[in-house]
Amino acid sequence: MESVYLDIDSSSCDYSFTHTDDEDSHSSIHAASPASSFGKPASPANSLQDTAADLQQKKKRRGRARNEATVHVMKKNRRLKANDRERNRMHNLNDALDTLRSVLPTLRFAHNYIWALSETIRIADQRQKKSRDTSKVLPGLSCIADAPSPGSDACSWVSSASSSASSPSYCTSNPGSPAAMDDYGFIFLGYYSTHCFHMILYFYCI
DNA sequence: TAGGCCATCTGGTCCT
DNA sequence: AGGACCAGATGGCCTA
Repeated sequence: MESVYLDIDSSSCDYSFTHTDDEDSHSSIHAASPASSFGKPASPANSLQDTAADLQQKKKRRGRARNEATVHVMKKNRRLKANDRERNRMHNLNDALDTLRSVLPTLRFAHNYIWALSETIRIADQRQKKSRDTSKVLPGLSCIADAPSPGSDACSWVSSASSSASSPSYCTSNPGSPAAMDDYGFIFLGYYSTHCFHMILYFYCI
């Protein structure tokens, strides 16, 4: 049974069947001479004794045998074609999965990079808010508020690594003033330029 | 040698 | 009707 499909030329759908026992059992019905197909020996001499009805019956039988053979071959062809399609489908699927695997490191890096940028923005935002609040209560002490809160969150590493981010301009800016809003971009840029690269490197190594 | 992995075959089902 | 998709079955190969 399993050796039936081994000689398939999958590229051309030109199937060459390997002969098997199973097929033999079919071919004894389908491919043998029609006269001998139904257990009756081919005997032209008997034809004189055949009635018209017998001949009609024989013709019908022959026709059916031929149809069965055709149907059998057609079914087999369809199956082989389906096998071929399935094989190609699985190959395509595997190729696609391989491609996906090959770009996975890039995707992971992109994900971490985006996350790092988001964190940078979030931390900068937090700091600005803090310094704004502190300067309202104790004007002139906003620099204290800029100190990273140790172990406050997952970004403590970033905070500690970026302690130099409290640049003079950042400390002395008055968050309450309209200029503070303009400073935001500067703060972010400073933050980004000094530490984001380290973050990216760090997360790329995860 | 058992078990895992992979490729292929196969019949059923759904969709066009 | 024929193709796509799916899940189960099967057999070959490799490894601990």
